[in-house]
Amino acid sequence: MTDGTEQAPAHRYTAELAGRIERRWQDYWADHGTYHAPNPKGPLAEDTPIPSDKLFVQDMFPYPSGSGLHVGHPLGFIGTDVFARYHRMTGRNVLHTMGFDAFGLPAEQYAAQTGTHPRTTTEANIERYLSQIRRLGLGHDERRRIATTDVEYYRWTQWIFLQIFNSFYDEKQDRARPIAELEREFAEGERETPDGRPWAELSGVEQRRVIDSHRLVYISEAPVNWAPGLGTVVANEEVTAEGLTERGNFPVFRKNLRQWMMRITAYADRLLDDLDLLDWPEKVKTMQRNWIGRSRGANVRFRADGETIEVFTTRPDTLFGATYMVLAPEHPLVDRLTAAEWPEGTDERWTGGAATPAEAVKSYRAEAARKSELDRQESRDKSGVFTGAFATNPVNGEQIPVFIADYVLMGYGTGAIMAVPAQDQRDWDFATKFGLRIVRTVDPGEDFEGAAFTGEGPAINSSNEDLSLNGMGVEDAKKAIIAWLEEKGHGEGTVQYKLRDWLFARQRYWGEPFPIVYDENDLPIALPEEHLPVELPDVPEYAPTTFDPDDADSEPQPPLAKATDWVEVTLDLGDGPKKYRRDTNVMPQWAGSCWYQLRYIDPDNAERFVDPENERYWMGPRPAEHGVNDPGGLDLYVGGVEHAVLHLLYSRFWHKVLYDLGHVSSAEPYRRLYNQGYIQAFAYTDSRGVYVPAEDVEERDGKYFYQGEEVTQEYGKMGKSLKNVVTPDEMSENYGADTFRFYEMSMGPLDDSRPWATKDVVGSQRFLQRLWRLVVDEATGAVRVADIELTDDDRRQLHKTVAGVREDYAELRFNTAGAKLIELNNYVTKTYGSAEATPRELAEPLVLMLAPMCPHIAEELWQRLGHPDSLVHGPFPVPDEKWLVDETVEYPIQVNGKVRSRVTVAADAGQDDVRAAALADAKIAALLDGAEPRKVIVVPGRLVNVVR
RNA sequence: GCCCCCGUAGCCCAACCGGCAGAGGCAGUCGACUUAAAAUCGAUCGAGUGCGGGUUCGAGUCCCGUCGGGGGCACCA
Repeated sequence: MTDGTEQAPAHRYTAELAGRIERRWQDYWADHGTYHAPNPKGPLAEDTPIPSDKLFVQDMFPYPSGSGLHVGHPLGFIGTDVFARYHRMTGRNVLHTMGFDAFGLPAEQYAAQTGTHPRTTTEANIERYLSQIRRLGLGHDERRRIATTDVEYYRWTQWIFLQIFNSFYDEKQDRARPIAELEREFAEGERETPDGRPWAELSGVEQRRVIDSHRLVYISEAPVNWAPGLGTVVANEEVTAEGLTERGNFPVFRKNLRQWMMRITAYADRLLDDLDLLDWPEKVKTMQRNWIGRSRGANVRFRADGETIEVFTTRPDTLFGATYMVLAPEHPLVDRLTAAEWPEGTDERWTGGAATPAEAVKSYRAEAARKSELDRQESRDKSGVFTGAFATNPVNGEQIPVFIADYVLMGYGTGAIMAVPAQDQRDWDFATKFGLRIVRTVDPGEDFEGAAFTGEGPAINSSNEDLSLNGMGVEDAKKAIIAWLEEKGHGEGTVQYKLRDWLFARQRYWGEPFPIVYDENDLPIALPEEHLPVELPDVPEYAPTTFDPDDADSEPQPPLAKATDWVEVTLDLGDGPKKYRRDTNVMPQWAGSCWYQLRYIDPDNAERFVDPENERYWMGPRPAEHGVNDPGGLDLYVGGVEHAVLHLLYSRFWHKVLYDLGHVSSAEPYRRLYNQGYIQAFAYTDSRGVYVPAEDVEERDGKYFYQGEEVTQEYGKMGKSLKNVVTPDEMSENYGADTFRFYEMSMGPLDDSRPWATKDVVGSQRFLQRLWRLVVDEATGAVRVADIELTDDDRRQLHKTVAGVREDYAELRFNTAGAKLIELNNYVTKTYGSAEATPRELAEPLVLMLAPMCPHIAEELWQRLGHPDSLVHGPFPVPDEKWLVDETVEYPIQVNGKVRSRVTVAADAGQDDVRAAALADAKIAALLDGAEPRKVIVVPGRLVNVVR
């Protein structure tokens, strides 16, 4: 790029010189452990007392992909580094490191194709990744790096799994407790067994079944998401709205399988309520709230043919308007309710053309089962059939028809609804199509012309012999009806969640094995702690058996099941050596990232997953700084918004379990969350629609050309296939890492997405070259800084910049911090650029303030300015209040809101003086033409507005 | 369909509690250096804030409507 070096002055700050400086300082930092952050206790503690003022900054766990980084990846990493460096310079103890979320599919898939062990690929990718990020000069404490695939790491992942396995949720105390306490409660009769028999009368196996059903991790036979094309089951969170796997876009089928589940639903309320304590983007909080999906309402029971249909409703106040019911097609009561024959006078639209209800139900069910999730969503047209049965509305004894329809989902609430067409649009649509009765129970007002009315209004048509809701508002009516239902035994107030338990097992190879074995009764047994880690065995085949993606009848076959020597194991678990069978599932990739912040704190601790004292120091609540409700957690967590409901929900859940069990002092893992934006790029296609290399495309008159041919511009991701990838490596090579860092930070606010523009990078390079030139003579390499007395103007410029830059750094506004540095640099260049020397009093603060963004050049200049020690730990310039105010202020004078003139007055002039000066101004006087102004507004320090 | 965010010079972006629309960078133009060009340096040009209304002495900022872009949710009872 800058290959004109042979003509450039010998000591110009070129990419080549930058590269030499950068490598030199990177080596220096590594040799001196410059970024080592001391712990209060353990191997990473130091003899000197540690500052109580700390900062724990973390980037979201990267996956070490084999394809390497493009310039978008390090955006957040640089942002956290700048923030960390700024705080480190102000004297805080700053913990910043980076590890790898290294289990997962790509390495396994590569292994399956090539036969290379996933560990080999993973380790090579990590090395590659590290070499890329090291070139950027990130101030990581390298001693704290971890990878989820390290045996010493996943040993503790397994240990945490056991803590969760050995716990139950105590609803009364609203926290998790050790399972041993539950056992004691049963044994001592404090808690009743499910069937009421005394605990001692239960057999050993029965006792274990009871206990197992309370664990926070449990095995259940339930419908799960089975993806034959992936050969594994996946969690709800990993299925897209279209019913495809997030990874690979394979179809997902609901299938009853024996699977591990984590009882995240026990924490639904706390996960929801504690969001209020967090300093997170509102957008992410909203996504979590929606995902948890708490709705308050009531369960109501309807009698039908000797059976009871229970429904969940958020609008029990509309019960008098329930004119029919709908069950999900898969609802277990459907068979028992379906009548033998159509009742007299059944509407033809209700029968689906079938001769009997049973036939209608059978064919409708078949049709519904055939529809994929996608089909269901695409056609919003209501469909359904009548079961021939009637239910009794408990409030008025009315007989209402019972339908099955696929707009009611088995997976939510009770899988059955009371339909209130007047107050629910979906029910309205169904009712109008099938000719069902519509009774308004909320008065929509006279002018209302719409269909279903879901707004607020007084209840109408809602009374029976001993209850009247008429006239009540929605909230009061809900309370009244719930009280009535409870009194009569027809139902009760309740809360529903959209959140389901977390499907925790995967039938893959490259993940953490479960620390679980099964005995002859096929019941799971937790391995004692001293049996950890359970290491992944070598297997001949790394991939699970996969199937035709649409083969819903296939069954998962995990790779570990084939390692028979490993699966069949003889262990002494206290009652002599016995044969056991290992669990052949592995944990989902999310497991390792649920707790890595805790291991960063104490990476070498062999006794515990984290020492409590270290955890308290780095993550404990600090009410003095963050308010009385501070839940604790690390101080700044930066990453993309795509983890809003997966990682961030799971991680909070695990943290809360550890908190309940007393292992950590913080109630939340991430006190402050920040979503960085994405760097995107233009891509270009030729007339055939084939991508052409973006770097060779030229722009002329708003059109784009590649090799003389016009091409079409697209905007989006960076990717190899789009031929528009720009790597940090080439940026460092062509401009230097500091220039690259500065450019990324000055492109815009950290949380904005924006397009990459390589041609703009030169602006950052020129800035650093100018700054370099102020300190170093380009021709001789001599330092051209001297102790020159500053002018008042110099001081004002300097201190204004110091004050502004400090604030910008603290608020993550790196783009404006950069602009202020350029501004000051331009001022110094203009004032002293062609003078003999640059005043030291300007050069030094400039270098120090630059250091968080461009640490290498700053270190180099700082050293050349005669400082033997690194500037990584400060000092950072402090503004002098005295120089923050100007002596005089120029006030624009508006007449009726338009600027007409200006006056300059002393900065400490009172409002009356400013007013007088403004009115005395010749142009203003002329405009007023002798008339008395109606009003004069003086905004101190800003402007004067004269209203005539 | 519902909810949220964003629209400021050719481009990326500033503008604090409503107070002079511009801090910074790119591109453009002019000049210096050069035989010339690149690089570098210096200077300079540039929008009334997507559009329409309202509140206000004063609106990029607040309110209503509308258009465009991005994101989330989507038969959740």
